[in-house]
Amino acid sequence: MVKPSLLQVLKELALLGGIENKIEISSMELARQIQTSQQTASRQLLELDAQGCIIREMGIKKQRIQITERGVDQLKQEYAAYQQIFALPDTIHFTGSVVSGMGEGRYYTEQRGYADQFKEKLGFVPYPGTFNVEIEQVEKNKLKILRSYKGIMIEQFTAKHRTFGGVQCFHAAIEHQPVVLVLPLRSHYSKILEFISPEHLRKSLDVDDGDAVAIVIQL
Amino acid sequence: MVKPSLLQVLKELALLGGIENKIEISSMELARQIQTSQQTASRQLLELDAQGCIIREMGIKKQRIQITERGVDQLKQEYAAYQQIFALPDTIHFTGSVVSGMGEGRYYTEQRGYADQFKEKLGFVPYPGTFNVEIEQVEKNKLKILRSYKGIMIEQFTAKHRTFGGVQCFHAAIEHQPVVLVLPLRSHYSKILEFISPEHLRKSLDVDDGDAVAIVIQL
DNA sequence: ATTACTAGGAGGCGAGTAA
DNA sequence: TTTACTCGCCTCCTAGTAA
Repeated sequence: MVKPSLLQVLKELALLGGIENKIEISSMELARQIQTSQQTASRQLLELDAQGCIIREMGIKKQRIQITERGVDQLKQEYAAYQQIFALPDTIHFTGSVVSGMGEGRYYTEQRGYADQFKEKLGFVPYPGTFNVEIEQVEKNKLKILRSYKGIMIEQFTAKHRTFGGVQCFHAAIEHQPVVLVLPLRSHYSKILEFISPEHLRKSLDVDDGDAVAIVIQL
Repeated sequence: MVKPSLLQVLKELALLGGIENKIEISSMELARQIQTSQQTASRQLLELDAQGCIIREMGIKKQRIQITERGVDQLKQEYAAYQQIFALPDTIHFTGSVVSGMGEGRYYTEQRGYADQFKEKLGFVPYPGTFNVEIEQVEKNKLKILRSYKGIMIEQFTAKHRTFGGVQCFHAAIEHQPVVLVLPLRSHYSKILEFISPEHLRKSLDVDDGDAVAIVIQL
């Protein structure tokens, strides 16, 4: 990973057209652009060169610099991060590890009140039980964003003298396999994400407790 | 201006949803995200706070962080730079200072062969002479990009036993006043940009030699 | 648990200068 | 003119630890 200050230099070179063309720029000129000394500019060019982010043709008067594919990749990665921030994304990504629930998932998914709505609004009756993934503490912040979206609403209902709460659902993918995220409207602030699917996910994903999985939520 | 490493931290907070929400994150968790020590994470949060880029609610257990408007502005600025790089822009920006030509501009603009084509392809006959702006050495790199676009082509012609070369034209603006950039196909690599306009630009812009002007070229 | 201070050390910076 | 080395300085980092 290239360090932030070098990325700034690379960005400056890209703004001057260094992705498409070889650009002519002396270390002194570059120093002015990035508000530093000629020595630092020179050293940073050497570092970028050493890391394979740029190639240089050293002329007798001026050097000609072009950004390499690797350099462009670094910039694209940064651009992608900013797109996630500002280009209101249609997906939210999590990573987490598979955990076992305590069997309550099965109790809930088998309630007719839920199962009938799943069939109607999602198009399938879930395999009994939920597939549980524990996320990092920091990623709980993203859950707040998720809750601000409507998703697919499963209404609350009453059965056996108790009330079963409403549920927010989102189409999602775990390791590219389509699933549905189930977010109870109550019991906020859990670190466990619960998923349902027509299939037995533990088997079809071939995972076990502790395995890391990549999750993409569709908004 | 906030330093690059702090911007990285701000970006990370934004990715966790810190623009919309107050996010809960300990300095230790942040340290893991940005691959540094708890102490550095803590210090960087203090710096971002001091610079007014974030506000913090210090709880007894965890702090709650939200990015301020100023913080968002910093990120947007960075995003804009990357858009310039990757989202193939429809404008190119220059800054330069007004200079006097040596009167040759007048000789050329008054040639019928040029004037007729200007009238036909640009819709006006230029005020005699060209308005000249000298750009920085580094910005000459952007000229290469410009030359790769077609622009509006003024064809070469022969008169008085000599050939007058073809010219590439671009709609542009100097300090928001519409003008046309004239780029001779020969005589590359000049630091002087020549502009024409139906008006007397020196007068209507109220500028003199040495004055700095901002230029936007329309591609 | 937290956050954040202090102290000491690593590394980045620019002045001077060689090639 | 260039680029880029050495060297001294100073910032920034992390470990230890207080609150």
